[in-house]
Amino acid sequence: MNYWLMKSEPDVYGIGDLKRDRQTIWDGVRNYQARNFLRSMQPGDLVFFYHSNVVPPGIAGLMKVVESNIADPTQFDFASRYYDVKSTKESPRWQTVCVEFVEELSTLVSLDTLRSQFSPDDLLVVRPGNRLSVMPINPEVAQKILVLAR
DNA sequence: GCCAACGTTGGC
DNA sequence: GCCAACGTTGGC
Repeated sequence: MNYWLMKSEPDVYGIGDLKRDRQTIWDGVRNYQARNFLRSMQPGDLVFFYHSNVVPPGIAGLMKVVESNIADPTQFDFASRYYDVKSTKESPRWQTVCVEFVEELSTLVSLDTLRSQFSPDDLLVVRPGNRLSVMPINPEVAQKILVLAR
């Protein structure tokens, strides 16, 4: 099993929304590095749900990949801001995953806490200026984050 | 609201 | 293929 971190602005879609929906397709990722990480996710992988662009930012919950290699439906939707005129149904450009709610943390593991525990080499999300919205977490770091979350 | 980081676009 | 201009992300 692999571990990941994915960001979302809670004003747009937060852990509370996932708790209500139980599952969601993680659509709208339009960065190739992030997409490549999405492509390598497997069912069963654990994903930290990170709340960005909010005070304080941090890890707010846990989710699990239930289905991988899904063509992001918004790339074919004219009305979507994520519509991609160059993508075709025969060879979709953007893949994503379906995730399932696992847990809403009673206490946010804040970016400040993460910075105090991990170096940018251990955890990409604490690197200053980091904008990647999907990133891998090494298992050792993931276990430590899970301890901080309890 | 500001601004640093950095990905993307487009002229050449 | 280079690189300046531009747009977006996201912390503060």
